[in-house]
Amino acid sequence: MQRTQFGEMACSIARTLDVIGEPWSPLILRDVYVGFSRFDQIQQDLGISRKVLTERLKWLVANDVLDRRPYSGGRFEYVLTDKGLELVELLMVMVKWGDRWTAGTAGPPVLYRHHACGEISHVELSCSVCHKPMTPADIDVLPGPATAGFAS
Amino acid sequence: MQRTQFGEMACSIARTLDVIGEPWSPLILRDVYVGFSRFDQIQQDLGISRKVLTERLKWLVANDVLDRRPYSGGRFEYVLTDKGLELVELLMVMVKWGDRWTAGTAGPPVLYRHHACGEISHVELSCSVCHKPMTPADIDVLPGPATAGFAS
DNA sequence: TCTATAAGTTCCTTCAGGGAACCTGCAAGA
DNA sequence: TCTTGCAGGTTCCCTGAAGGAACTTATAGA
Repeated sequence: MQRTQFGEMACSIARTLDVIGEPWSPLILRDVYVGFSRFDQIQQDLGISRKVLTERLKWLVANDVLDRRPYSGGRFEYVLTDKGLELVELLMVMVKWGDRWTAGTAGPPVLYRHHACGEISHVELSCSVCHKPMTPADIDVLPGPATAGFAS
Repeated sequence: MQRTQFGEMACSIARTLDVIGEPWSPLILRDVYVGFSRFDQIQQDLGISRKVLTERLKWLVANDVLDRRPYSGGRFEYVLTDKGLELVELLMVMVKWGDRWTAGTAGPPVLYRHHACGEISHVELSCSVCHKPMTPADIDVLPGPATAGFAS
C-alpha cells in the first residue's frame, strides 16, 4: 500500500489503484488466475516476502477481489471473486502492452486461445456501442455525472 | 520503483509493472493524456511530492513513455510517446473496473465519446481475430514461444 | 509419538515516500 | 540595471513499507 491514500479520490483510476496499485498485487492475481491458489505456491513462484504476501492477500480479501476458503484440514486456498476475475482484463491489457513493447526477440511468453473462435489471438479494445476499435486516440473525454472529472 | 526488480522476469505483466507499476505512474500518465503537461501542473493536481514526481518523470522519460520537450525559455512540457499512448488503454480498462466496482452512487466521474460512432460508450475487450467479446472466462492460456510461460 | 508441511507471525535492517526548504535560470517590470 | 516572480527542479530529514530470516501453530500421515 502506498503512503498517499487513493481510495477517496474522485477518479476511477485512483480508486482502482487503491485496490491493486501496489506492484505485487497484479502478479498475485495472475498466479491465482492460472491456478496457484495456496500461500506457499504463490510465495515460491513470485519470490515475494512472506510478510508482504500476507499483507497483500489480506488486503485483496478485504476488498473482495479474492476469497479465502478452507481447503483441507487447516489449509486454505485463494480464489478469484467476480470482482477479481474482471480485474484479469487489466492483466490481459498489461500482457498486450508488455508483449508489444518489452518482449524482446524471444516472442511472447504466453498465448491466448479464444473459446468462441478457437484461434490464437490477442485482445483489442472496442466500443460497447458500435464494436469498432476504441483506442485512446479515438475518444473525447467528457466530464461525467460525478463531475469532478477525469482529472481530479 | 519497487525494491524487487520486475524488469528481467519472463512475464509481460511483470515487465509492464516495471515501467508503470509504481502507484503514481498511471495517474501521471492520465494527467499528461488530458493535458496537464508541465511539472507544477501535475504536482498540484495530484498532490504528489515534488521529489517523487521528479523521479517518476525521469523514469518514464528514460523508458520512452514520455518525451520531455523545451516549451518556452527554460520551461519544459511532457508529452506521451506512441508507447505511452498505448499505455492509456490500460487506464481505460482501469476506469471501466473502477466505474463498475468502486464508483458508488454518484456515477462515473468521466465519460468517453467514441469518434467512430459519436456515442457515449465504454470500452470492451474483444478478440483480434473474430472480434467477439474476449474476457478472462473466454480464453485458455497456453505457453508461448518464450516458453517460461504465463506464470514465471 | 514423531515428523513434515502449510500458513502464517515476529523481528530487524534498509531504502523509498512525504514534506518542507532551498537553489537556479529565464523574463518582465520598475 | 536591479529585482521580483515563477517554473522546475534538488536537498534534507523523518517515517514507514519492503525484504529476509527465524520462529510459531495446527493438522496429517507414518
